[in-house]
Amino acid sequence: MNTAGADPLALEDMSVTTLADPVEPAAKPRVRDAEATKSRILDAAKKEFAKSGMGGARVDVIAEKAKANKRMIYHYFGSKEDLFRTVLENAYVDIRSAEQKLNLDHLEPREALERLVRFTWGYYLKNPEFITLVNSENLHRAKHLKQSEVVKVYSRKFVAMMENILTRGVATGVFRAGVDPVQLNITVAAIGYYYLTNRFTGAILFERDLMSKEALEERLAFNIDTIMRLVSV
Amino acid sequence: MNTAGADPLALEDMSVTTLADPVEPAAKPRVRDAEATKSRILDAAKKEFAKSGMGGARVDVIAEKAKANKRMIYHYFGSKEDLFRTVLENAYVDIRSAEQKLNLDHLEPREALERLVRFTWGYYLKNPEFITLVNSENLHRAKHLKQSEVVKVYSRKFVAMMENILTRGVATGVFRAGVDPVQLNITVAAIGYYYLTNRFTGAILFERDLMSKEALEERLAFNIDTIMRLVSV
DNA sequence: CCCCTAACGCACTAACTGGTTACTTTCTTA
DNA sequence: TAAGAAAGTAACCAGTTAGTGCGTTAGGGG
Repeated sequence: MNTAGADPLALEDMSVTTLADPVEPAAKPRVRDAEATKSRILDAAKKEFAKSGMGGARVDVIAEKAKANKRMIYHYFGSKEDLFRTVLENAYVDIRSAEQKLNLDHLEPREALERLVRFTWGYYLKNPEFITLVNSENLHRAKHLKQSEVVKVYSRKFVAMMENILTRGVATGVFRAGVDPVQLNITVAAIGYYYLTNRFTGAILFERDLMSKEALEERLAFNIDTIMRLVSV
Repeated sequence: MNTAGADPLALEDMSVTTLADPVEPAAKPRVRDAEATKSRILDAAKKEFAKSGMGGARVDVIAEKAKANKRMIYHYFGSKEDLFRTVLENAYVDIRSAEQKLNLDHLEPREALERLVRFTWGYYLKNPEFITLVNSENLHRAKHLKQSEVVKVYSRKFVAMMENILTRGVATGVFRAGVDPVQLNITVAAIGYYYLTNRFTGAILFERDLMSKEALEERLAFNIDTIMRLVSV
């Protein structure tokens, strides 16, 4: 594409560019809406960064998919890296918020833990961008996340949530004592995350469809079992 | 760097380039060695692909680090993607070969399984490129690995190895029946892989040094415990 | 109704980047 | 030892890519 000075948006239904055509008056009044544009850019950026990573994503593609001008990206977000930082931060805030909404604190500990495992698995499945964004960020040694303060606050609540479940379980006698909530958090994430992020090489190595309905159900059951055995007395 | 037509290898000890200096006669006869050059290219490529991913790695940088000319890369490997494919295939063959050398088949099942968990963890730690290469390959939906036949052969042996351990353990009565060797393989990899690949974001989220000697030992112990509890009767 | 701010758009560029052309140098072997 | 095959090199190219300069347009406040 972009051969000569051709309009890169020529594919779109831009019937009115220079002359106001009397026919189709409501075609494109082109409303100005900063918030909506920002939001479209963030959505498109999330998808592109997830598909190609921070380095592989193309700013022009993001602009095109957001139906926005590239100039707007730089106007609102400053740079590609700043855009990535925002996308990443939003992704973390989103998953941590969803976790908090689970309201596990007044559930029976085993039930609470199982729900957390189910939620984590389900979240990764429904939000595949999350995993790829995190992978990309780790390739860059977390240089973007380092600058985020919000994420830290949310993370503390996340660890506290697991701590609470464990403490209550030990008190009730259903969980053994001495399990590190951080290690458990990491493990809950790991057994779902690894399976999904490496599903392509995994399908080849194990000569199995890892993404069929049955395979996914089987893995979830296996993961719940793994975590339950880990904390049981 | 690379400002004008300056020699990109100028930093190196290239004392003799045009005139044969009578002093230091054995300085640089510039021996021709195809195998050595290929090997240097592969080493440099592994490091670069691991550091920046397949997309982010730069062919010029690989050539420079390999102390080879970029043209040699194309001469020996055809394209950047073919070079990546070779590096990736080598990486898989390497880990699978090392696993086979563990000779777990005549060890007591629990001992064998623990050794496999220890080996996997140790291999990831000593070969951090492996993880990043696999991540990059999964970002590209395993398109390079799909073309490799060798890897499949090795993988079958890998699954068979775990199958053997499990079967023997069930027979001896130390392991419960019904554990899927593929799920177990995935889990053994997952709990080590995830911890290490996400160590940068992890350090921020959990406000902990995940790579200190103690932290690494603690995680390994936790992982062994997780796997043992998973298979125990 | 005017005007000024902010939203928006186009065309350009400087630096890269994978890949190639055309060449020189070294080694082997007939 | 002549010759040619293989190893190695430098300069170059065409296509990209993040980022910008500068002009246009909408719409809310005065």
